[in-house]
Amino acid sequence: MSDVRTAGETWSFHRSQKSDARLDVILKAAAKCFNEKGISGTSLKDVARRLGLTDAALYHYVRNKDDLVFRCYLKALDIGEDALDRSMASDMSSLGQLKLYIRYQIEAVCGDGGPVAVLSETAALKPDHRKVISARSRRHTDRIVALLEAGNIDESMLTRTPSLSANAILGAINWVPKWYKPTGSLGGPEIADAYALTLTEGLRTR
Amino acid sequence: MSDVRTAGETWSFHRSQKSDARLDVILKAAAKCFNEKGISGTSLKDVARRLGLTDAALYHYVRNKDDLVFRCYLKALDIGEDALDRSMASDMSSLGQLKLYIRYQIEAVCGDGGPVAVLSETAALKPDHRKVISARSRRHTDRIVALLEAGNIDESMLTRTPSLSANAILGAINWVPKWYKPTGSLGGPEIADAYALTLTEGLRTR
Amino acid sequence: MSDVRTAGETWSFHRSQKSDARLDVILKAAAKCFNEKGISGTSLKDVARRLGLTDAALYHYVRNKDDLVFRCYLKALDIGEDALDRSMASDMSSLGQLKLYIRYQIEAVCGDGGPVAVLSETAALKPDHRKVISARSRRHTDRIVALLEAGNIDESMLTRTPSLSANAILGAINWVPKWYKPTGSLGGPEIADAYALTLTEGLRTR
Amino acid sequence: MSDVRTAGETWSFHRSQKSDARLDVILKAAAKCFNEKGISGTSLKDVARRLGLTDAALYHYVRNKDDLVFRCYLKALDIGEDALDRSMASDMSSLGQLKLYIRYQIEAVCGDGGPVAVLSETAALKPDHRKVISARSRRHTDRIVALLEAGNIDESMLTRTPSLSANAILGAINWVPKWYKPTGSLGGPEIADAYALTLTEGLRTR
DNA sequence: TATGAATGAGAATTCATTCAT
DNA sequence: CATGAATGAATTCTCATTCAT
Repeated sequence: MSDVRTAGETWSFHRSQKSDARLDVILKAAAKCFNEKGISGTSLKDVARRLGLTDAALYHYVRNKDDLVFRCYLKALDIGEDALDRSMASDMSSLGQLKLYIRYQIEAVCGDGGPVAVLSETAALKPDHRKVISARSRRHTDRIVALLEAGNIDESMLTRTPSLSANAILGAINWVPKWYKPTGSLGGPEIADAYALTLTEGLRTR
Repeated sequence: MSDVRTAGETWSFHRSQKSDARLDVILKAAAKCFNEKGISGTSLKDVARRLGLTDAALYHYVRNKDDLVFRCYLKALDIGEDALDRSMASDMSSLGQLKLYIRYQIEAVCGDGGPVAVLSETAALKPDHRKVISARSRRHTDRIVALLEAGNIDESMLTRTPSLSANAILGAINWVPKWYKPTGSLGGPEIADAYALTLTEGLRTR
Repeated sequence: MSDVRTAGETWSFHRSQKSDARLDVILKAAAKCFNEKGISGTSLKDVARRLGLTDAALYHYVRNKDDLVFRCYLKALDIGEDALDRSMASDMSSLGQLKLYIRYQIEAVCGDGGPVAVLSETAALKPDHRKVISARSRRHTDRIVALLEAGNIDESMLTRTPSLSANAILGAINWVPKWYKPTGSLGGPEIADAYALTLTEGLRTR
Repeated sequence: MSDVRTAGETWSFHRSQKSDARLDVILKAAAKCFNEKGISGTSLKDVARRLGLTDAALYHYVRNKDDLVFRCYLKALDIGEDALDRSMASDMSSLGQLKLYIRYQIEAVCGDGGPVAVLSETAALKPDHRKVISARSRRHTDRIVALLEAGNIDESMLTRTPSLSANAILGAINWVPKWYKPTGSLGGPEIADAYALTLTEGLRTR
């Protein structure tokens, strides 16, 4: 779990297990809202209503909206990094690891554990939060780039523009929450498979 | 230019050429803002400031914010459809046409003619506008799906999940404005090439 | 100690000695806050924090904020009246008694027993409380006026506008908490002396 | 109730002239409110209502509440300094100048031009504003102290604690708005005279 | 006693929008 | 065309207060 190192942030130490669980439910609800209507398009009332609470009650768990957004983004990054860690831990080729990563990510986004805030509205973050998020986000992208470069070396993959390919992959993944409906006929695993295939094998007939 | 068939929409007939040019400048400014800060994160004042106007002045060119958003989306769809039309007009294989489409789209998004509103915050549209936009958007996706299916037939491409592949491609494309900076070392054409390659050829070594 | 004659006020009978001491600490903390940030500028949380309590805990000692404010004001009036009583009890001239009063008041305000709420934000009192406070406050002023008039008679003092002079004196005194810092080089007694002198002897050379 | 619609306003091409007049009306209304209910006890709605406006309209003239408070304080300081300047410009003795100062100040506070914010709730200022206000305020006090010291030298006055005497005088003056009602039998000049007399001549019979 | 959770009321502020000029 | 003024609605956030534990 990511720790929130804000000035004077001794707060979390005092929070009970129960509170932490509550907070997680709140983050999930917020992420859903953010994905649906954008961050600034989401009012705290929207989030609260989804939880059967008043907006004022949210302030027990979160300092303010900025804080809520920040935590959502942190959690999203945690999940993404975890997905990458887990896939890198396998002893597959770079290609296999990439496929795993895509799968894990999409399953996370589609799973119920899931709807995770998509890191698309960074302008809604306050400057110091944005700095943290951007840095971690960049680091994540860099790791994907490194994975693609490793693929060039172990000859499981081939790109001359690893950084652009990485962005293409991340874009495809991040876009999923924009159209995915859990009620649809397609479940997370199907999507995960299809994406892993499309993005690594390409579309051209071999 | 897409026509706005709203009840009693005789307005455009009265607008001068000059006005139309002005409107286009406004749409471009608005699209930039929307991409940067989201639709609800963008106030009319933001758009106006970018143009050196007061917010009140915008109402000379646009009925209201909803209208502005609607027109931005329509324009984005126009550009997308135009890109697709142009690529379908070529006598290449389906694969070649898809590559062209990706190229055209990304060049549009990155070009100065460009920054086009990304169709991601549909919740910010008012219901009747949303209906129009969603329908056209769906139609656009369907055409891409059809293109992929055609590729299955002319054997230039292979997908068992054309609809998901289409979404992956569109996601990758739509994500570009989130990170693209015109000042960077990479220009539109480079990105276009790399994306066309990555998305069609895939990453696996052949 | 002034008694709080509110309907059904049997409460104090149940309060232990210990509680009463606690209450006094609370009133002191509250008075400090009120003097620093004004009554409406002070939240119960502010007061509570100063005491190492939660705001909810304050409700064990005080009915509500109005009540807290009321009690602070009552205590301030008690102290003022006590100062006046004690000085009137001396067998000095009216002038001497006035000097004593000034001294006592300022020492009370500066002393640690002290920081007493200054009666300046009467608008923050709820109507029925305000009536009580205003009446007692007026009575207090009247006694000072009477003291000045007595001075006219025993020829120790001279004013043609006793009521205005009284206000000038009270104003000077009440203003002290606005600038007094207990950490400064000047202690209560020095200030008390200087004020007693300035206000009674005047500044013109004799 | 001050009326906003000053007919016959010859408004030039510089709308800032008109705005400036409006702003002054607003500052006056705000100062009245602040004196009556304290700064944090005054909502922008209170101020607006007094002007026959909505709270939102105030934001045309003032950035925010902090700004409004700051401007009120600045204006009060301007008036105070002006009073001091004018009295120092006379060729009277220091004593005479002090009397003039007291008179001017109280007339300003009581006059219709008047109700000026009393500088008592500095905690309500945001840090950088507070710094400015405190500095100017201190400078003002220092000038009064210097005046008293000058009195020691030209032998028109006598104090051994000029700084405390200055505070006593300022306290008396600043307290006036707490009880002064323009409807009362006493006008500004009467109060000014009585205060000038009481504070300089003292109360002891000579 | 003391606390955490929850709430409703209200305050500050922003924003889309209208209107007179 | 363009602007300043004004407004009502919505949003973020604080606060006094209550209640179960």
